[in-house]
Amino acid sequence: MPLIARIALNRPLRRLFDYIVPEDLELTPGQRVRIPFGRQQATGLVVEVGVEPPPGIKLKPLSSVMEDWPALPQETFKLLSWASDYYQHPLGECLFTALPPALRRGRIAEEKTEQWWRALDDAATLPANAHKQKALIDWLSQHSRGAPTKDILQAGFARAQLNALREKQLIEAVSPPRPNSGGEDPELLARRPELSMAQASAAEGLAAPGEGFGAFLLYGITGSGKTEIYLHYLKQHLGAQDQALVLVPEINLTPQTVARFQHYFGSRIVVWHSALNDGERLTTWLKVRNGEPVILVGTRSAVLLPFTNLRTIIVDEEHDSSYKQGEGFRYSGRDLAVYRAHLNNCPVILGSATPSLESVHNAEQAKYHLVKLEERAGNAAPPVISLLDIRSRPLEGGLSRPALNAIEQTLARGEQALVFVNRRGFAPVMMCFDCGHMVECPRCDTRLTYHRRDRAMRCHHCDYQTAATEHCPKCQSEAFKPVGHGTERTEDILANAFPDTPVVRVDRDSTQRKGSIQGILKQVNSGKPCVLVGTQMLAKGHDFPNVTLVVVVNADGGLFSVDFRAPEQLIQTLLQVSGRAGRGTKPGKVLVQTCHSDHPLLKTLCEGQYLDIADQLLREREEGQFPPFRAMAIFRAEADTMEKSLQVLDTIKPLTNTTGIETWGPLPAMIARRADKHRAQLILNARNRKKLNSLLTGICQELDQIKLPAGVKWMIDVDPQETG
DNA sequence: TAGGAAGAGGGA
DNA sequence: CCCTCTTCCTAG
Repeated sequence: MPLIARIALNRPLRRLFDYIVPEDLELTPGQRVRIPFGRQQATGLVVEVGVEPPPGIKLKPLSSVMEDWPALPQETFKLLSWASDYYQHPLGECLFTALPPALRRGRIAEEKTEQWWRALDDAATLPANAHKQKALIDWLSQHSRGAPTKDILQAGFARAQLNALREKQLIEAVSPPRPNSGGEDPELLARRPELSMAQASAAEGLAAPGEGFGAFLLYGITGSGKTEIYLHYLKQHLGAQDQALVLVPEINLTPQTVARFQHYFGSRIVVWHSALNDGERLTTWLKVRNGEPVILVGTRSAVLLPFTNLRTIIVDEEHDSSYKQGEGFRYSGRDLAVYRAHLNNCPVILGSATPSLESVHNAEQAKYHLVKLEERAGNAAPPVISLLDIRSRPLEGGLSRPALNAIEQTLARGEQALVFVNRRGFAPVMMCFDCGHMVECPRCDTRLTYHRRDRAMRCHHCDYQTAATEHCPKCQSEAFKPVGHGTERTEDILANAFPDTPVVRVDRDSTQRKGSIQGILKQVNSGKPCVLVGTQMLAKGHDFPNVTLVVVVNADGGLFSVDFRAPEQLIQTLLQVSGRAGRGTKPGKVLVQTCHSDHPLLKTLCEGQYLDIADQLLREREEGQFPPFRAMAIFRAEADTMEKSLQVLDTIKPLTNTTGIETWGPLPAMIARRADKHRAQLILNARNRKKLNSLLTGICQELDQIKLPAGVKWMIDVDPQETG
């Protein structure tokens, strides 16, 4: 009887396929294989070996193994199998997301070695007019170990010059030098961050890797220096051969952050984020897979990398919503990090100034150890937050007179101010004051945002854009005006109000155009008076020592939202942006403009500590039977008509009829039409997570059997971040 | 998902 | 009758 292997493919199929294993092959789970699939050859991953052959199907033999080692080592494989079940996403797609694109496509798991070049001779023998070639030789001579092609091209030389010089035997192609394994430099080894008393005592609350699994919630207020604690922890506890994972939100993975880690760990630091190309991904992936003692600093998907000797996991800004993938395999990088630490029997540190209610709850339940750091580093005092009621005040571009005065005084003292606006563009709506027409997106149920800088009308929910018009496109009236304000408009107002001071806008638009945020940060860090205007981007992790005033233009968006997470997110954003004030020696002040200065949530923001507010919000969640006291999952459907989407969810609804599970909907999504897809959702709220999970598994099986109206896509979102 | 088979519509 | 476009189905 032949040996049968069960194989997963990178397809959205909730099923696996069985193949005959050729006699001379040894197979283990996680190994890559080539298989005949239908009429084509495909790359698969071994899930199980030695299974019962299914009756009535003629099995094909698999073609070959791609490596004699498993591409996904045991622990990574277990993590992904668990995640596939937990998030109800097809196993094959889950497993393949943990492979770099090159390996997904079936390339061999080998690094293309870089070509390096070294100068052999000086430029004396070159003809006098060969300036470029001369320059290249001189340049190369300065690099005694040689240089890779990439750097040479970047330095402004051409491939033709390299080839010409090789012909003349003035340079030679060499293989890249062996990288000196990090940590050998004694000076680097001895380097460690100095901790304040408060930091040191917090650091003592964290257990060493040798003590097995432990989850630590490091609650450190903004500016308290959590990064120093991470660095110190790694210095103190990470063995020379150990691997460590540091997860950060995408927006925090700046060259400055990386440089800070490199300062203490040199070449042991490797990065992982969305901007890497396929080659870089393969290189880093292989390093991790080979067990090299890296400290990997990366975003969400880094938690899926094939570590073989992982001893420590740190999740920075653990509350950040970008840890949850919003499409496809909708996993939470933070939650998988905790599970991974479990599997791996190592500690995980979740750090934040505004921890998620889930984590605060886990700390209250003693599932996580709470470690507090409630003092700012240096002599900095926490910022003072006050509310500024704008109900009866005239506004200039969204800013009240007292706010403008405060900015003026700040600048006069030679300090910097930061103005937080929660939408980019000039104005969120263009409206005709004659006929009442508002410009809408033709593909979504949204208004187009006016971007004056680019004279464009853009949809912030799909990629639609058109040229902006002077007149109402419907009635040609000239009374066609922007309503509301975005960053561009606030920037304008501020530039007019303070003509002698630079006003710098920081949002997705301005940072894209200028290439990067670096130049902007440089200007701010020069310390000269300026006004920063920006979105969320400004709220995250930056250290601006001379910013002493933060103005929040409008805090009211999240106050009356239908989303149960809105109050939590509002408080987190406000505290994070407030945290940019007064990080240096001068005290910081925060002005929050609102029409609801008597709203209890905003009042507690000014008086309370975050943990008290969080606890209060948790009691509201408990009252309302929301997560983390209930387990939530959403069925989402999208189709070319709303009827079809609702119809699919109506089919699903009766299947959810179980005690202990409440079902809400189906209802059209908050933005019912997005990029011409009509979307609806069905919310499940369960007392028991296990029960919810097995119900979902059953429903998926059932849905795979029956046929649904054509052209409808349905998906499950477990632990949804957005319920709109 | 991708590729093929089967069905639908349309032109000559 | 043939071609093309669309929908449906299957893969081990």
